[in-house]
Amino acid sequence: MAQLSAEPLVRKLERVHALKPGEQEAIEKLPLTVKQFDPGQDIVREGDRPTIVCMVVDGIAFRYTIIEPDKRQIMAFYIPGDIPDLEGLFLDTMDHSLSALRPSTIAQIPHTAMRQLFEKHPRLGEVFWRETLIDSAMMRKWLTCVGRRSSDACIAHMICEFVTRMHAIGLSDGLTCDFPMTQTDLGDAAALSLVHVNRTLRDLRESGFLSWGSQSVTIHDWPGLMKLAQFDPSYLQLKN
Amino acid sequence: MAQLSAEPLVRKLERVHALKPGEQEAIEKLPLTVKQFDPGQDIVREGDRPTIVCMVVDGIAFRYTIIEPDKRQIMAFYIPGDIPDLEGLFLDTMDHSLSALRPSTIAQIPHTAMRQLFEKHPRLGEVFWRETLIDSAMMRKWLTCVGRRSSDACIAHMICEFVTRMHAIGLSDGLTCDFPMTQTDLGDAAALSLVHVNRTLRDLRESGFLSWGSQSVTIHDWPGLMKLAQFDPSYLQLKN
DNA sequence: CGAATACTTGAGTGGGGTCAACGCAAGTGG
DNA sequence: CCACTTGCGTTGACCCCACTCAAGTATTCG
Repeated sequence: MAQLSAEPLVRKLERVHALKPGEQEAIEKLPLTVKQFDPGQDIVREGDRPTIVCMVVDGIAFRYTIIEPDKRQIMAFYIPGDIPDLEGLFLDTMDHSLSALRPSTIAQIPHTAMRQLFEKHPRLGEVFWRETLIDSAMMRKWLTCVGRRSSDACIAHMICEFVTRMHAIGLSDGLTCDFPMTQTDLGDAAALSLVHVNRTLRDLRESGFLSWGSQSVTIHDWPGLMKLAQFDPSYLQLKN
Repeated sequence: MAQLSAEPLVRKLERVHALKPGEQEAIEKLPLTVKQFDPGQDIVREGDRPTIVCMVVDGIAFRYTIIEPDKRQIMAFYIPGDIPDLEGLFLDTMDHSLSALRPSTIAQIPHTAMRQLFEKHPRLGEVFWRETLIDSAMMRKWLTCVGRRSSDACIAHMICEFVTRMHAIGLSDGLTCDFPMTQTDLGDAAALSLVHVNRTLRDLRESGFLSWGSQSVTIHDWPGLMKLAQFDPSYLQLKN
């Protein structure tokens, strides 16, 4: 059911850019190849020359590079509706890898189909361009956190961002949220050691900001956490 | 002379995408307003809602945010031919600032003119989209350096990248290069303290990798520096 | 019920930060 | 022309945040 699979994408785009009837149909008619990926399994690898783009239908994916054994930098998390490797349309070789964080359903769309879509619907080209720009905005925040923020603020910011995004696509009530990252993952995202992530999370817990269950977080003090993280969601362009 | 000002942009784009005659003319006809900026002067500020984009004609610009007094993160440097705030076309509010690093000439182009350009020449839309994607690729490397690399490797990578880009637009011979960043700037780019940048540069000098003159660097050992930085320029998409 | 994976905690260490001077060159103004 | 100022680079001393090493405790799963 191609329609079912494209649904998260349409829903995500619609949140922001009221799609015209023809446009929505065109997206729903994109030829999709749906695949399953296991946790830790690579979806695309550094050095690949992809001819397809990947849309997250279900699950979570992330971008990363390995610098040396045991030195990994995670650069972004992706949730249903996201197309993490859209840049592959215009950059021939992947300069990083894309992997599944948990069992995930990924829909692959040929580059040719995307190009045709943009040719017939130039405005959709701009819509997707905009999506890649929002992705950049997230990376700027990420860089700022990793670079100049304390470990608490950095981790807190990542949690705020993730829950906010999940909430925006209806996968969280805004308080409790699926959060399947391991502490190792979070460490590689925030450029901290596993041990320090653990202590930082303990601090956040003991300060009453949140609790940390099996594969999920619950935020108990949004204002406090936002203040600690200096989190202002406007860069996510959610306009609700 | 609008034609003269658009020249760095055309030259930069031509390096990669052989422009068709009509396209080049269309770019040269873009209405430009040329302005001068002093070192440290903001070109666009966080929170602004720009109606123009900025092209660097001469000089150097950089993206940054201030987290708290004396905590600044620099996210990118821009050189002639670059359009640092192209994302403003699709994101209404600036989530960071843009400033001049040295006396710089900036050409401003109205968003409306850019939109018309893309309407008439859809392929140019893709060319500029691609430019924003290369910008993202640079930021991914930057993030990786700041996050998971040692201070030497990080600083070395930034120098490698800068000299390579300057070389690509003909503003360096590949060995010696204008390098007007202060050590404070470099620190805010690499998320290191001024003092530590100074020591790191001393190490790089004493190891014979480079020398550091007034407002310029000279690289004495490219292979060594590239290895230390793990610098592979392919992400810059220079394809020469 | 092992075996693997993830989480937790303690102890010791080190890379990079902070504080504080000082050198030096380029204005600037009396 | 020299005193003063300002900004950048340089170096030393001390300190702390986060890392590493190491051991132990849940959990999950075949």
